[in-house]
Amino acid sequence: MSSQYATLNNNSLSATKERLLDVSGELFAERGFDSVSLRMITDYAEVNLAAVNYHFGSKEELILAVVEDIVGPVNEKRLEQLSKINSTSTNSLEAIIHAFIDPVFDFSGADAGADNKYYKLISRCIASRDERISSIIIKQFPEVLAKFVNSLTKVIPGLSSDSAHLKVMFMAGALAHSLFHYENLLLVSNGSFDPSSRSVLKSELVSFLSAGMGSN
Amino acid sequence: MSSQYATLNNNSLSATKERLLDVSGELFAERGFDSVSLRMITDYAEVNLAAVNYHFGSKEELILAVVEDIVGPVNEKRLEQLSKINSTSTNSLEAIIHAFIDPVFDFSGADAGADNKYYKLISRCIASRDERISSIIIKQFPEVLAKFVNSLTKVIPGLSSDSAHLKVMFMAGALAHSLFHYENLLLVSNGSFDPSSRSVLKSELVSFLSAGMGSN
DNA sequence: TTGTCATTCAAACGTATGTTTGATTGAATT
DNA sequence: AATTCAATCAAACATACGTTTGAATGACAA
Repeated sequence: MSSQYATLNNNSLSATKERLLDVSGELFAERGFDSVSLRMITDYAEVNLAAVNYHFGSKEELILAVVEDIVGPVNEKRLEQLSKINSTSTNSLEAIIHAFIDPVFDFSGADAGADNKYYKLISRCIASRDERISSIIIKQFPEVLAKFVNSLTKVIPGLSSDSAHLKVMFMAGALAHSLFHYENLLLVSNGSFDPSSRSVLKSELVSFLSAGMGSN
Repeated sequence: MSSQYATLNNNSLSATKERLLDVSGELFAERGFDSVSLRMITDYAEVNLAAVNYHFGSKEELILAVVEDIVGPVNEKRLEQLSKINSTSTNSLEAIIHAFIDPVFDFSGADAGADNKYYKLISRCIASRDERISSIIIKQFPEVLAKFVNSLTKVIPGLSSDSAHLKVMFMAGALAHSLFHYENLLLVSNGSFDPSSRSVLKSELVSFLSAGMGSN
């Protein structure tokens, strides 16, 4: 039964809820989930403290909403891109690697003006050592992992399933770690990195992974 | 001026302090630094709640002590092993990789009966997204990073410094991520992994990294 | 206007946390 | 025996946190 009164379209979030998701994403990315209090979020978002519990039920559910907004789409794009590869003849190792990492690099957040903070949030999720986040990842990742393992064993002759599992883990680790600490490299390197583009990082990562995954 | 009364040798910790370091390490490894309360630690260690603040000053300083007990020795061994390579003629890429990862795999904690939990703690530190831990890492890591970058550029012809920086980051990420989530692989793989030995992981990682680092 | 309901708000609540306190212990020194 | 002091202990403290409450708001329909 639809209400006789005006309600929000299911597809469009209220302004407050949207602001909360947005602000939470940035703060969680930069400081982690535990270090950010609801008061910090609601102050920054300029909404009332009670808004989080009203719109999301609890802080826990807010975290899950923020994470699922990122992890879900990324994994969907990965599988989508992988199935495109399988249906064509261009079944190269490099294409598989791109299917895994491109959706992460392409991610630009829900809103148009999303800044680089989201890269940190994504890599926080990928390499999460937090039980709450892991539980979300673990829900989706076995399918992703299995399909990439399957594609890898097809492309690389003699590659065992176990070996492929490990290689995907190496790939995920290299991806998440380098993305998260990319800014830190500016401080210690010669300074030829472009902190805003990440294109150098991506191309270096692809060649690194291509060689590593292809090894036997 | 030394006290006229019996004091503890600087090199030997009191039983309580040692127990706290030990128990904290295990709990931090498994649950993370924030999720573990002082009451949880002191209950588990069977010491009084006030013992942490008496022996360490604060929870923050306890965390730093636990982390430095791990990060310090690991980085020392890395540099030690690297300088051995430089002084001999066996200046191979694989030797450099071993110098980076072996001290992590070899780590067995302060006490003899240390279990696998310490692997998680180490990888938590390596790939830490926690500001407090990062500050410790960042203190030591530039020197480690610079020396490995230097060795790499010598061994791999035409490798730029920036490229080497990125490769070390990839290596650190692959190492930390696979170590931390190694147990999870048992759940999704065919089950040929040995959760207690990690020797398969290590050899696969070495061949993966050798190929990846050597690429150009 | 009147009534309805989702939303917002200031305020308070309950609790878990890190920390401090002041007394007590117990071994070592004189 | 008396003294000294590091170490331990139960208890209390202060506070930051997530959550709840009940009133106020404001848009919309009848």
